[in-house]
Amino acid sequence: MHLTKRQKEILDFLTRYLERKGYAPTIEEIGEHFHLRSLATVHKHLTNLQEKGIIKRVWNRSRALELVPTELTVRAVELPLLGRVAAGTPIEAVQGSETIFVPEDMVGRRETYVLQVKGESMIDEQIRDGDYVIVENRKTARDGEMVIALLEGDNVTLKKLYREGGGKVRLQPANARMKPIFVDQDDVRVQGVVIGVLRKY
Amino acid sequence: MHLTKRQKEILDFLTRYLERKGYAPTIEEIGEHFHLRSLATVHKHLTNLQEKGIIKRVWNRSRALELVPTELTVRAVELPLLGRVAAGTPIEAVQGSETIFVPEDMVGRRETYVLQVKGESMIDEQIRDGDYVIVENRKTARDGEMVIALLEGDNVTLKKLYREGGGKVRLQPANARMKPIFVDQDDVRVQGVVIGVLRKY
DNA sequence: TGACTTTCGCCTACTGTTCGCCTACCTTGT
DNA sequence: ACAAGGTAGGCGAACAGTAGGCGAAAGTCA
Repeated sequence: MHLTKRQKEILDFLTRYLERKGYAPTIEEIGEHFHLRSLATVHKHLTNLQEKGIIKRVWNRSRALELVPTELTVRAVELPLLGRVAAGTPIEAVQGSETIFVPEDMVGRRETYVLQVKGESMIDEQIRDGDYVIVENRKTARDGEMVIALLEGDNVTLKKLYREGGGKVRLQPANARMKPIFVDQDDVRVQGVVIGVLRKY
Repeated sequence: MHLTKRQKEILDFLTRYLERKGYAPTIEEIGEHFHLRSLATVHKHLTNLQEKGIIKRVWNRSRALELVPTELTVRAVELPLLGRVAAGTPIEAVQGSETIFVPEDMVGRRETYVLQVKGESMIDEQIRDGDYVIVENRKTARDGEMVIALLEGDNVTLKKLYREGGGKVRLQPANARMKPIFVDQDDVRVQGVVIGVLRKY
């Protein structure tokens, strides 16, 4: 993008100004900041930046200047935050339609959604209370995968799934203080498989 | 969205009013707040804001004014994966220029990058080997924040930082089997602060 | 009817645009 | 090595359009 030194300085100033104030500076304010005595100079700089595609302007409008998002924006996908899940209690629906943004490359090809984890049931898998798990809507899981499992009734839980002999499966919480559940293969339905975790501090 | 100074002020007022009261102010109330003696002035401002797509109005209806929700198209940002970090060893540079996509709302205003965690040193904070930490480039940290700390030499580590008395700081690994390091405030430089975690299965 | 919103005309201060002219530096062909 | 041309950076002044403001009157809605 070969900016010149001066152009970079001006761009930095614009960025800071916009962040702090929420609106763009006037030509004069820019000139003042750089001790330029002619507005024409500033105007030329802005024109150059615009030609390089760094900023956008509307003709002859006051403070009509905005930064073109420079980041290489490969889309993030907006996934629905369907609810909160714990071990042993039904999914608690989230009011309204909250969403969470997830980097595109963390999402599989299938339908995907997000659940917020409640409680410490997956603590030994380094998933803590409040973390977001990214869930791919799948009906089958491989041995050892972390799944959203639906037991009889409304009993929905987040567990690791292991196949035992004789058509049995073991639903294993990742918390030493919690016991695994053994059930018939036919009594459990896999709702989805966890493919990622997201935490915000 | 190129607002002018005045327009931003008015928009801020509208936002606050709506939040606090749950309904929009009248033209006169807005004018009063800004000590404007003519309703026409306020009206013109609102018209300008409407033309810029910031607010929506219903014609000739009392207090019929609402804010247009800001763009829902939050993008993902591509952040550089600078290297791998463990407890006690220098950051291991990643060959080439790998990048990681991170939801935009997880990124602060400052320069931000990503490091992959090596080892179990933060296991008690539910950060495991292979996780990606999102790091904001900051030179100062608050008590208890997780930081990338540079000790003398090339010793770069990921630790939680606590201030002790007498200009000392404690660098605390989140692993019961590892011991904290006590050093002079002057012997440690904060390189960045962890603001998020990402895991891919 | 009362509480609001719209509209009209008019004004000023602020801001953006343009033109001509100048210097310094970098690149390129000779 | 040198001259030529192009571009970045800069100056100042004339000009033009927008934003922001006033007051009064007319129009709407519940």
